[in-house]
Amino acid sequence: MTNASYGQFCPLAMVSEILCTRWTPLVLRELHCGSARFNDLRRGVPKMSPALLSKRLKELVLAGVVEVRRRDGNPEYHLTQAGLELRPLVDAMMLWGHVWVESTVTLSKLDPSLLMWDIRRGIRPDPPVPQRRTIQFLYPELVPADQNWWLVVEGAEVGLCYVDPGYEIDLLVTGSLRSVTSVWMGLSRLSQEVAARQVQIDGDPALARQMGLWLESHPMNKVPRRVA
Amino acid sequence: MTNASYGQFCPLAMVSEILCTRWTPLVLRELHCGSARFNDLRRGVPKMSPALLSKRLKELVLAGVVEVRRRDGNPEYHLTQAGLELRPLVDAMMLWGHVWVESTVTLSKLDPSLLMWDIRRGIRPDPPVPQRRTIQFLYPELVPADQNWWLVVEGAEVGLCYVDPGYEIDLLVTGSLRSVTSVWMGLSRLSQEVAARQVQIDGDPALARQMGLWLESHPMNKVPRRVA
DNA sequence: CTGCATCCACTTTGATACTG
DNA sequence: CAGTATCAAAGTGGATGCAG
Repeated sequence: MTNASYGQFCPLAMVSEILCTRWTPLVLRELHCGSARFNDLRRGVPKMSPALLSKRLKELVLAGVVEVRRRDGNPEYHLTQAGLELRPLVDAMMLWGHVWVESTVTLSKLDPSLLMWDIRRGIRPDPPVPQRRTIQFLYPELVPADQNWWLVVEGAEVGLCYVDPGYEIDLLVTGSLRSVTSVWMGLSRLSQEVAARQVQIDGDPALARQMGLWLESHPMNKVPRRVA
Repeated sequence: MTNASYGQFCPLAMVSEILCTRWTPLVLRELHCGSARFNDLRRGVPKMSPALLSKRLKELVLAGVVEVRRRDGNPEYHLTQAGLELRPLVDAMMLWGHVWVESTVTLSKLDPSLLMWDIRRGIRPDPPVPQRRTIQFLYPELVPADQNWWLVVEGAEVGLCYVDPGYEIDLLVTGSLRSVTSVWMGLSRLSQEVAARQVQIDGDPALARQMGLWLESHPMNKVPRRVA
């Protein structure tokens, strides 16, 4: 259950025992992003087995980083104060990755469900949209089950559907998964991708402009990269 | 050889693949502290098998964090620019550990060779000592092989011996391993330990004062802790 | 559905010894 | 000094099952 110790009094060793096991940083990212339910956490780490996620959560509770709260009878996993203060660490890791990991590596790990899930919780409609807007993403190259995604924006809330919610479509974003991921990760500009005909945007021009701002609003976008 | 991928385009996932494997953060700490030779690195992670250290170094080279330079025919491991810029990350981890890991846990992982090695490279004789001074550490509670250590300070250089160098002893520090570790880690003050008769200092009073300052000079010392 | 527990094949690590 | 070699032990991933 508990990880093997390094047997060193150095604080770094103890932190490494807690954080540096497989999947743990990604679970922490999900917690920092606000996921609290077991299956919400799973959506952020879909390739992690539920058994291992369960084990990791228990380890984090034991380490004092996470606490379990009951809500409607179901457990929710929340960061403690100690866990919240891991934020600079997670941010520093993400920043280093953004600056130093080659974009070819990033773009070799595409995943539409992860991308859409990340966009859903990453975009902040500001100003809030006064009435409900539905934006469809279409990835023609993918297998049918992964082709269509719908973002439903209302106020400052954003919902994600992987089946047609039946609402009228206000904006249609058609493109390659690679290009949309690239824009979202700050590796290219949306205007570039549109000019290169890798992405096409149809529908309400005002909403299209807003959508462009949201897609490029990823916090890493302003930090210059240092590798190809 | 290369670690399993998380299959996520998130930079955090890629960084975790590089950094969050067993022992890797401690190896990075050693590199940041200035060790470059294989056997110097080993001294900082004595419980890591040489095979695994060798493997980790190769992984870090592959990740672009470390480069190998030949010197006198022998390989030396140096951080690249990307590796140097991991410093904030290592520091943030160490800081979090200092603030949030219980001191009982820290003080349950005592190791004299690690402590003396850490002191040796952590203290900065400032102002430099004009002529050679020898400080003996004595841990009466330990097995004979671990009882005696000698710090030899000259100028700004500090050397560590685990056999008697034969020089005249200018200062003798006698105490429990726990107490000296505690002072070095900033968990207690040297004056407290002396008052509690856990540590005894004999010899040149001026050097004793300097030694006290060095021992309490650990960078974490000023940051308040948040747990018992 | 949510939140695991169990079983099994596979991979990584630890301990120890040994080599150029 | 700078690593390899070997083998047992522990950790991980994937599939499946199951209770609330």
